[in-house]
Amino acid sequence: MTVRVLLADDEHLIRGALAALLALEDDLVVVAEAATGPEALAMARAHAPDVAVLDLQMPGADGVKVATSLRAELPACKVLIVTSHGRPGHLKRALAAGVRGFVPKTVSAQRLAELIRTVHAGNRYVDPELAADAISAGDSPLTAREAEVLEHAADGAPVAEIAERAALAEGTVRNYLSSAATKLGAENRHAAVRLARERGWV
Amino acid sequence: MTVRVLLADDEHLIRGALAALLALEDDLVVVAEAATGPEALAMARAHAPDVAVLDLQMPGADGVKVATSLRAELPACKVLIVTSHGRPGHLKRALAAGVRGFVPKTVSAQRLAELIRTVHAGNRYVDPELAADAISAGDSPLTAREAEVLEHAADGAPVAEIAERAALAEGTVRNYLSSAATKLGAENRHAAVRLARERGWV
DNA sequence: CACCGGGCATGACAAATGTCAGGGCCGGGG
DNA sequence: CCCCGGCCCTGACATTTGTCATGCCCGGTG
Repeated sequence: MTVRVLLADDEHLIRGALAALLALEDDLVVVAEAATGPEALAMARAHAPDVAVLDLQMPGADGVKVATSLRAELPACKVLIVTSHGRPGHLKRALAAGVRGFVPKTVSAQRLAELIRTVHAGNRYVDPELAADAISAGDSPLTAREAEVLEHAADGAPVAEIAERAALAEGTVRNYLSSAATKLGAENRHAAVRLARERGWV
Repeated sequence: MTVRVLLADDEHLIRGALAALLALEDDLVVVAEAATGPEALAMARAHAPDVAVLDLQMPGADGVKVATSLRAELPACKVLIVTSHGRPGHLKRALAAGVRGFVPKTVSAQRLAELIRTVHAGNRYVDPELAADAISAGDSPLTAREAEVLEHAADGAPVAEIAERAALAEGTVRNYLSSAATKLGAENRHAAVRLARERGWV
């Protein structure tokens, strides 16, 4: 009755250390490791693990995107996400993607092992503190277009460029940017981008 | 002839895993752990380790600041910095602070153990890739005022506010912002802030 | 000394950005 | 059915931001 685990994290140091620690548990076995989103997906297809432990931020595709694909291809594989910087919005999106567990990297390895068993048993677990943050932060007040335009504005692009990419008039883009900034209580669109990112709304 | 090591990283999961792996090495012993900059300093004072392994980004004070203090108080303690996201400027500042080693978290635990011995022996080591980045990125082309103004602009503040904080006319502020953006090859000041941050120049 | 060259600083002008008033569309109540 | 509210979209106008020409001061060079 061993649990087959896939480990995905771009930091080799951490991934290796984690693998070693989990190997100490009698009932857990790490069957595959990955350093990027696509790699994690490929490994999952090849090894069909019982539980996938994914880092939230990886090159290629983030943990939530991988979880979404996994949900479709390997419904039996439970997903547990670990993250360094807990953004409220990410938690919400992760749960929507069918993730079974969501914890910060501040937990101990012992606790992580327990949680792997927990999600494997079919239960859910989210870190209480992150959950509290997510609830107090509430839902994103942004409409679909506002969020879309904000995303395009993320790297400091001029309005003309955003307008072209979104196929909108410049005036319209300015409007969405402005209303988004107002809703977030930001002085201008750049501060708005920062805030939205922090809350995980983009 | 055992090496006494201090481990500082805000992520408990990683710190614990690392401690466990390093404990497997006969000649290494972890004498203290810390989760924040100030804590690392206190631990170092209390235990006088041979080598301090510091994460670059920690709450309170970053690895470079801790290294600077350590240099003054415990000159015998060698510092090895590990980081997730290697910014060229940080490497430069770290070396200026007397750090003996600088590596990304993508190295293996085995390699890390070797490096701890390397710096303990009095040698230096910096990751070749990070070194190449630092060299190709070169020195900051920004003048003192340009960097100062860029820093104030970091959180998307309007020019008027920056001008007040820097005690400059608005026109002057715009000028520094503009010349900084030009030097960095950025479209506008916000993109410039991002680039400068990436390179560790602010 | 006289003459650069570079950093620091400023105000005026042009260009980008933010704000406003308003119109079309759609779904839910009264 | 008709109205209301929310979302989507637009152009015109005011404000903010970016660019330019200009001047001062200082340290190094011929």
